[in-house]
Amino acid sequence: MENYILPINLLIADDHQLFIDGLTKILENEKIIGEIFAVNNGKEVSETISLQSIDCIIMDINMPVMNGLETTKQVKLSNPEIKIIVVSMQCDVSIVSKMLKAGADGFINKDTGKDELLTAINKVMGNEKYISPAISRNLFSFFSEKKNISSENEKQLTARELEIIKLIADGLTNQEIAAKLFLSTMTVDTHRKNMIAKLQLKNTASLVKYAFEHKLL
Amino acid sequence: MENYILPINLLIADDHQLFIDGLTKILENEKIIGEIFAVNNGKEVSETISLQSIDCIIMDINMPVMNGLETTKQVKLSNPEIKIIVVSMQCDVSIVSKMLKAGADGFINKDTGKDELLTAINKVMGNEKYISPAISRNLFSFFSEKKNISSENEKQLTARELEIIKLIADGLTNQEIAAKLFLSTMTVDTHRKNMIAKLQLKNTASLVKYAFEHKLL
DNA sequence: GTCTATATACACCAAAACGGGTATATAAAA
DNA sequence: TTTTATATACCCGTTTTGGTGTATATAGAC
Repeated sequence: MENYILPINLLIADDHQLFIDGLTKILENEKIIGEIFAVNNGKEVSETISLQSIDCIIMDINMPVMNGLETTKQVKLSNPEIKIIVVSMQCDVSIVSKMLKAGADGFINKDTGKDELLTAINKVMGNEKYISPAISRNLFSFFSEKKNISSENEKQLTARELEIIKLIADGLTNQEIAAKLFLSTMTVDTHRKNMIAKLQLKNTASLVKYAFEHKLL
Repeated sequence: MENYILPINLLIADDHQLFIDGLTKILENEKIIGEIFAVNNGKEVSETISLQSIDCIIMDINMPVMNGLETTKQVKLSNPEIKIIVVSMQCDVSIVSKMLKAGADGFINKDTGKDELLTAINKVMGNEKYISPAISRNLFSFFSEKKNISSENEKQLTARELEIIKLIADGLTNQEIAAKLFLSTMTVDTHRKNMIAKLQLKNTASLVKYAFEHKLL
């Protein structure tokens, strides 16, 4: 069954020390687990994998310095053989799909227990993907709902538009934004109108609300 | 030193099973710790403390069914002798102060490690309060900043104003809101202007942002 | 009984946003 | 090479908003 080399050297990347301590305690007596390393942010992940022989990373999404998404992308670029299991509290479908696109091999919820974690480690080390049943249920209902196709081809704003919506939310007028970005007032106004149009909103107020709901700020 | 009865019976309330498993592993071999119980939401806390002899609760803030704040209030009302240590990721000063007002005895960050957790347990069982140094630093800088006095006497919006800001965020104009609430357009406009003035904002866009940041929507 | 907060309504003028266009340059994609 | 996406800029007329006030009725607090 297990065609991978034992024991597995683990790296835990999480900014919550208590979580690391707990996870280490849970896993340290498991036969299949070898050494366990731990870091508190994404930047330290790169450093650790260049120094140690890591087989699998247990990764949190929300970390300071460099978040789980960026870190996953980088690791998979430099060391695609290293398996990555994402452990998260947020299980919005959009996050899950982003992480999987970035190259994650597994995705489990912090709600799940020890046994599922070990299952996940086994699966990904055997080159399979593993997603918590709770999450895959969500994924299923997500893809079966026609409405949410719109969140898939997520009408996204361009870099310039993002820059401008942030300033709008801060209460700046077109004029003030134009001055700040060395643009014509009319250009800023055009960007604003384009955003309102493409997102099918009514006015600036609802645009700010949209930005918040989609975490663009 | 320890004038409380040993061992200490603990109850862990957290919706993340992995966190519970980890914490249990960390604490189960500590001499001062007796039995360790665990529940996944606030409602189960009340049930457990009525059935078991619990000395100290380690409580998460974000839980389904009943959150940590409500649960803390209820426990302190029915069983004030039970010590409560809040373990949270969010350490906004406003949350910390709310929890302390609700009767929490300790407040530590999930960033902190095992040793600090044990220190906290010892302190609260000795009838002292314990707050993570990292958090108390925040508290200090918070109270030393004059500006933030405003968040204390939190300029709050009236019921009517809240009703109106919600509709504004939905993209309705003064006219539309007036029609909806059977008011004069001018009244709605006055409310909007009052909000912008009392919160020291610039315009409607920044008002919507404010509403989001203060979870008014 | 006075003070204060709240909800309501109005006036006037200036500034900003909105709706619905057009248009050009550039770079990337098909 | 043609199409598409993006960033830029402009026009015009209408609607909304912002700034600065005033004013009345009502309910609680002091």
